[in-house]
Amino acid sequence: MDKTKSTKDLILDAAEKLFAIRGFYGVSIRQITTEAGVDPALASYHFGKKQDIFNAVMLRRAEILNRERIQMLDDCIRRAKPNPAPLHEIIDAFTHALLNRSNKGGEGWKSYFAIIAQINNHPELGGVIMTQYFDPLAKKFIAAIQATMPGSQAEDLYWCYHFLSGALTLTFSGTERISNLSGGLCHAKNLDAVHERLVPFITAGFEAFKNPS
Amino acid sequence: MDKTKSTKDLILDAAEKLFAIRGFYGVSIRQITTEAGVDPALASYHFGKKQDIFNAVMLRRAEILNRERIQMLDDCIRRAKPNPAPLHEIIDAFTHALLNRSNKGGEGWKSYFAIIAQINNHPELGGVIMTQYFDPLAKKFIAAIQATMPGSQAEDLYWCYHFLSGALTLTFSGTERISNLSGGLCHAKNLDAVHERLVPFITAGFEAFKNPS
DNA sequence: AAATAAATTAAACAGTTGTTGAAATAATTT
DNA sequence: AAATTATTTCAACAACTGTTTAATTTATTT
Repeated sequence: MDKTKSTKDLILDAAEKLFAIRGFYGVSIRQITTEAGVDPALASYHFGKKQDIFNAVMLRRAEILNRERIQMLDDCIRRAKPNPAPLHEIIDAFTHALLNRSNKGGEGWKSYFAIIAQINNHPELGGVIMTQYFDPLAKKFIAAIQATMPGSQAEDLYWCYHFLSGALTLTFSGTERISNLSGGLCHAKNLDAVHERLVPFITAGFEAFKNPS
Repeated sequence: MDKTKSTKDLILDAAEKLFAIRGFYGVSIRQITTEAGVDPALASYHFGKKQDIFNAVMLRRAEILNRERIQMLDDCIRRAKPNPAPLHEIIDAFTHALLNRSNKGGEGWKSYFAIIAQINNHPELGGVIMTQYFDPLAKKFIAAIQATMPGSQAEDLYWCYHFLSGALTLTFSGTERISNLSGGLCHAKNLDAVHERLVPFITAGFEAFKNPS
């Protein structure tokens, strides 16, 4: 087994770590290559422009994530057949892989999610990058929710998804604001505690738009 | 009435607009002063360092906002006396001023909220800047919620507040992702539509943690 | 109107930015 | 072993970074 990392991965790891803290414009190519222990020219040799490094960082983990999440969704749909999958299981399938990777996947994953949180809340990039990497998956989840809440209006459910997305990304942004605010009662790093509460919170939110007709 | 803006405000307006789009590091002082139609040296003459410009941008509107929101909270508490204020009114008091200003307050307010959304989801700044400007107010709201949900556990309520914060900031980040995702059914700019749904969604989320004891 | 203070301007500082080119080394193929 | 391709290094490019200085103009006070 080869544990030595390729130059490409060294650069991506360093870029990921630094982008998470200071954003795209807050990090220079020299800072990235210094962190990676590599010559600055290698960044453009392997990736091209700075923006291409960023795109490569995004893509690397998105594929893994989407595969896992679709798998979990399919599983819970299959288990429930011929009934529609229970709402709380759909929400769990949507969030579980994210929080689990962020929690136990190592520093790289943590950085990656911090970047996602920033992108998701960015006025320009949010509508482009998130759409590009995560919309196909989001559509599958919303379809599953519609199947289990057949009377509800599509517009309501899209907004509910929006709230879910916001609550989720703030959660793995990694800010410790919740720690300060709660006087140490809650810790942002404790993602098990979040997940325990996020799923019932979001489920109840969706159910407020259940249509009895 | 004097409609000519001071140099300070010209700089703050330009900085606000640019920071919203490209973040702190993505904007140079020369870009700000060019946008403001003003000499670059005036930025440091009036504000000092670049970071001080950013802080001034943050502070300018936070004060207005906090005054309005506390006023709304106090009103709904007074109306309900001697009972505790209804949960959905507390949530509305928390969100109304934000969405209303973002909706009808002009471009400056929109930019301001886009910055807030980014800061709130930033791993380092979120725990510092948001705490500094908005935690005193957040504590008042959580106290009001505790009063109306006396049996609930504090830890649960802090997490619920966290989810509210995430859903809310994504909403006024201004990303058009929801438009793409819904195939034009929803529009991020339509903040009235959001508010109509945000309050019942969040209220139901909180109520999932109501303790019947 | 003279004196003082505040605001604005233009020029310059040393350091950093993303990116490229040519030369040198390493790995792979013939 | 020779030839070819892939990778790495070092140096350099013009453009831009935040900030400061001193000179000049405008506004306020005496």
